[in-house]
Amino acid sequence: MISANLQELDLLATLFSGQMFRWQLDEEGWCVGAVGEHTLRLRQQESIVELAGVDEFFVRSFLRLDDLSLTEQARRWCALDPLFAEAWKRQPGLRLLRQDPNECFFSFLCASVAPIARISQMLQAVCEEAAGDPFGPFPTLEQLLVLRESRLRERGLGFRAERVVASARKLAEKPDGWLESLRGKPLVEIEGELTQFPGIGRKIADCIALFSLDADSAVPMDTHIWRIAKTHYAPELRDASLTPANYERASAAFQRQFGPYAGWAQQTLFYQQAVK
DNA sequence: TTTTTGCCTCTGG
DNA sequence: CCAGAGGCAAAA
Repeated sequence: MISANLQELDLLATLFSGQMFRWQLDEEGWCVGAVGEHTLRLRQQESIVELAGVDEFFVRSFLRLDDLSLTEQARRWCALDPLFAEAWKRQPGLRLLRQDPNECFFSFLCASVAPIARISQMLQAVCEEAAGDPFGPFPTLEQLLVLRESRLRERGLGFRAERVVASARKLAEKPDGWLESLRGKPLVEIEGELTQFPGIGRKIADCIALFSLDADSAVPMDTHIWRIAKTHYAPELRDASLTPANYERASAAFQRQFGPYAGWAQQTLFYQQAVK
């Protein structure tokens, strides 16, 4: 087991904050889900995280507990930024995860213009079609290559079906472990690589970078964060629309305000708008 | 560079 | 009945 209070980690809020989409909560309070090849069972009670099915080292890495003291970082942000302070007061302990890049890639490829409930539904369909189990470990690239666009459309993927098939094919042309190898590289480089894939623009590239590749400064500019950015951090954009150039400006404004871990601050602000 | 439009499907006003 | 939902891409 792992020691973590609700300021440092709110497990439930973190797992269900729109970073991952296939976690299940059972009646005894256990969160059950897959990360890479592992199936995890996690439960937080009284500042203790219990775990089953996997070792502590793996869980600490997945929860990024040794990468950042969220409590200390949040204290600085609260002093600096009233909007963050209010969001933190309502929901502290929201961490970023270190996801399996392959699952994260396809999750956010499917996430285009869809609410969380629908994203979950689509990903369960993808997993069931490719590997037979909607909640099991995410299908390997080899398994994903068997998917047919027509079948995915029948399962409700809509226009995303073609993108999933095409991007899987393109990803298969890369050397083994290519996606993982982007971890730790400069954000602009990661964005440059990921936006080469069909269906992945800058917003989705930033989600993949932030949620699975340790790119802590990435600020995925969705409709909610865009509104917050122009209202609070880049007033000169008040009447602007979200063009690529303005995406960059808004993103930079967030990074100026919150620093190298701007993506973490973004997640707490996002949660208020979109999840809670 | 920016704006517009179509694309799947579901939900809330 | 329609606008909007954690966008992308092609066209103008």
